[in-house]
Amino acid sequence: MSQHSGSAPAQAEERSGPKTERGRRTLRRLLDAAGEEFGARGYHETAISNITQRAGVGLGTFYVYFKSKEEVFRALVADMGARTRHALSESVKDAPNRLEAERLGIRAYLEFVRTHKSLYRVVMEAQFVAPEAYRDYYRVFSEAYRQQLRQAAARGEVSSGDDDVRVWALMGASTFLGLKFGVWEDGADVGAVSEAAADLMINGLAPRLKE
Amino acid sequence: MSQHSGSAPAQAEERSGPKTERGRRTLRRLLDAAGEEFGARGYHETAISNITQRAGVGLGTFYVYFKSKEEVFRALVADMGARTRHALSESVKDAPNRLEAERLGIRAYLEFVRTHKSLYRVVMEAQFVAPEAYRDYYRVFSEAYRQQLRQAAARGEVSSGDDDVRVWALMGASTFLGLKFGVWEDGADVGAVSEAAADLMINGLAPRLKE
DNA sequence: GCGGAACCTGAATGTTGACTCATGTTTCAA
DNA sequence: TTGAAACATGAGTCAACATTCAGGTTCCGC
Repeated sequence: MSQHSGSAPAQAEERSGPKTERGRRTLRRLLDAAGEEFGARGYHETAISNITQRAGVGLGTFYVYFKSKEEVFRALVADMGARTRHALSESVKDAPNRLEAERLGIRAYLEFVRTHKSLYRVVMEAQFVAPEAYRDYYRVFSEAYRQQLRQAAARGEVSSGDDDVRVWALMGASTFLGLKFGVWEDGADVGAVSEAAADLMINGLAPRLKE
Repeated sequence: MSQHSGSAPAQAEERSGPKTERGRRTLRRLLDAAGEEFGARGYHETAISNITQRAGVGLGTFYVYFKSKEEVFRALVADMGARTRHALSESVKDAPNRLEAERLGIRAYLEFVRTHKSLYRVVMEAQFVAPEAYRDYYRVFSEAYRQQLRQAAARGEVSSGDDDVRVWALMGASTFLGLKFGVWEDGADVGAVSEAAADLMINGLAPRLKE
């Protein structure tokens, strides 16, 4: 919601960011280190000292940039949301119609998850660590998605239905596929998985009519 | 996986359960209390003393029945798995075909989530607290589900496709719908939601042919 | 080459909470 | 009735951090 759903950095609730180049560099290193540590060990298993060590700064430095452990975490979730939205809208922007956009979207999503495993885990864990941030993440997504579906239905590109329900079902499908084939089985063929998934989303389970 | 995927109680890795009636009663109270506390506050916010207080027993008693905090948690996940499977197979057992079974299943699932919110949260948090238990939960589900789809495809009741992908997409859809309409918006009309969801799963997004 | 703003530091503090254990109490078979 | 197995207890132990703070260091305009 609110202010900075803009683009990339998202150092969030920081009192008006670093003033110098040195400061910006340190902030970036802390954010990166936090993403990797939280992603690898999880929120509760990660100590601030793990983050500062990985970032190569002193323990106290962390609190120059963040008010608390939870604050970095929230900043990371917001950052991940912005990045995911960006990757998806890029991948879909040339789609000739909505069904094709679904195809492209699911594929891009799987690839994105695979190349951002750590941050993906952070987002999922946010459900328990920062529920507000988690709900925002999906709320923003679902609102954009729902609007796409509504417009596509008006154009006759998709059937009409309860878009709120559809959007959540589709987000859930993508999320689980991301977990299973993007994180757990990262050797799986992304192309094949996304084709199969898109086919299900577009045509459903019903047997094909013989024409 | 392993041993006790049997039926209901699942006091799990306990050294050969309680011997007396008194003991069984205490164990049950501890499990129930743990489910409620973990469900309400989450794993890390819940102290063993919260559980024992709710159960009305002394702190030390907890360790008569469980080796650790994590062990109760795992027992609860396993218990929830067994109960969910039971509820679903019951709801679906009279379905005339697979598409109808999908309809009934999604509805039963939403209702089950709504009446077991606490344990539902426990299962989701298991992804971070007891990853092994979480994967088992979905692995068992997906294997049964996949077999159902395969058999239904052989009967011509559903189209054929990559069942591994389909199953995970469908489980993801149900899970998200459970979260959104079962936990977050527990006032929503379950009947309407499950109809819309089943329609999407069965027919997909593609526009209906005019016949 | 000074003064202060921005930045950096890590030892010390304080809290929290899982788990232990020495000591009871209850149950019940013999 | 008795002894021991099963069960119950909660004060005390102990390690693990998150966060603070008092005192540096670096940078830069003047």
